[in-house]
Amino acid sequence: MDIINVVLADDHVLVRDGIKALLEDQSGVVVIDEASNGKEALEVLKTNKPHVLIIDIRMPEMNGIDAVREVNRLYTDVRTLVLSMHDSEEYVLQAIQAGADGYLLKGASKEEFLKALNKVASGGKYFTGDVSAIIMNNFVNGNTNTAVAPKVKPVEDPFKLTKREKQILNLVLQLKNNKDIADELNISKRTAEVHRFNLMKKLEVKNLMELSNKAKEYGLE
Amino acid sequence: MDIINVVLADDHVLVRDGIKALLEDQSGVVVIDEASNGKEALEVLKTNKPHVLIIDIRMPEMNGIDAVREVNRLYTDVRTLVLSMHDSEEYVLQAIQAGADGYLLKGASKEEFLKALNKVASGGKYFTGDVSAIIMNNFVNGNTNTAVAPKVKPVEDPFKLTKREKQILNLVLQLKNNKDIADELNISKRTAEVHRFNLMKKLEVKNLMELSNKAKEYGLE
DNA sequence: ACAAAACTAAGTATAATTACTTAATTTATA
DNA sequence: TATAAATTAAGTAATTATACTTAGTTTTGT
Repeated sequence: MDIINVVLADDHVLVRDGIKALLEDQSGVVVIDEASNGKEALEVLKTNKPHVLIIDIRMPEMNGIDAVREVNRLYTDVRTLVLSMHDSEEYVLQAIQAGADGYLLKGASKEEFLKALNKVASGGKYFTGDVSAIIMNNFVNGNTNTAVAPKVKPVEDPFKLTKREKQILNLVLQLKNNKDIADELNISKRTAEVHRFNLMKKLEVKNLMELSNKAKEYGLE
Repeated sequence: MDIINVVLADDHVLVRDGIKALLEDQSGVVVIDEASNGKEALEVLKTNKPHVLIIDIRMPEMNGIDAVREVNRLYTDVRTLVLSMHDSEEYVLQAIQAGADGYLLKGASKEEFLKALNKVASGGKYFTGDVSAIIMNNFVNGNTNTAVAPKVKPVEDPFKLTKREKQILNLVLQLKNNKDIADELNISKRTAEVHRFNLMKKLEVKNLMELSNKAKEYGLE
């Protein structure tokens, strides 16, 4: 491949600018456009198709994993490289299931980053060392670090939370109590309680701490 | 000033590499060393004195604010530019009180970043727009965006929490309930309740959400 | 238009937290 | 070594949350 065109999606301009500088330092890589969240990334891709979309997981509006899923559904010729602060098992698996071609921690070095980008751009897969173990444990059958796409089963929304439940979840995670949540949504306290109860049941957690952890793990914020 | 020497402290290599690439793209800036937390930064400064230390707030081992305080105590000729994800009032104030010469959000643009760096390197102060308002509200007397150091009062512990209370606070903020806290500290549940109660009273909050906010505001984590 | 899913909210019992007070020990510090 | 401060923990009453179930009303998909 001659020149790699990339679109960068990260909600921090400075991080974006930094990575951009880092990439364009290498002749052969051009950042053709940027986005500050998943939704914006999808907008950008409508008109600007890069070889690789480099995308952060945690972003407002739409997270990176959901965006990757969409990108894979809409554009089979755009590769995706997920950047993350987290090496949590669930993020990794979700990213792979969403169809990511690479998964890299922000703790990675410039060299590793460029290696990953090249690999992904040329149709390969790249997952950081720490991540490989996780994958191995979960897909005994699949070869990951090769050019063969893992493209695992169609991906289901892990918990099937309803819209209202997601709303409640957000408020709960802001540590609001049922009374306040009820007031904010103009529903009865009892209704808020029910939603909260169903939520906890669906996520299989039994207290706020577990709920908070699970929500973080799965990017349910 | 001819060449600006900087030391970069951020726990994410990729972010560091990015900012480095971004900076060194500009002739006139040289990253002479790096660190991945506050402690490391101080180690580095022992042998390598830059004009400016660019430092993230949230880092393991030692956070950026504590590091800045130390740097100001030890080396009067090293300027500090704090980078942060957060524009929370208290972080800003803490940073200033610690003696930071600049405070920049990671959402800033490359241009703003370079402007800030230049200003700080040449003995000035730089605080992002959003941040300036906060400062104005808190130091009516002080001129902030000038070369005069604000160096405000020595910083007092606002709430006089006891050691045990701080411990409990941390566990509460991890969303643990009194039972679990009690088990963890080998005290009775009733004792945990009392500490929690006194804590809430001292901080003048009436629920978890307010507690969490106040704790964040005052860096009580 | 019809069924399924989602949203609403009541009831009930048990558990936990809140908001205190009192008071016995243990630990700092003047 | 007093004396204050901190830690421990029990008691009590009121409030709130948890863990359900049942059930009526809306919304949504086909």
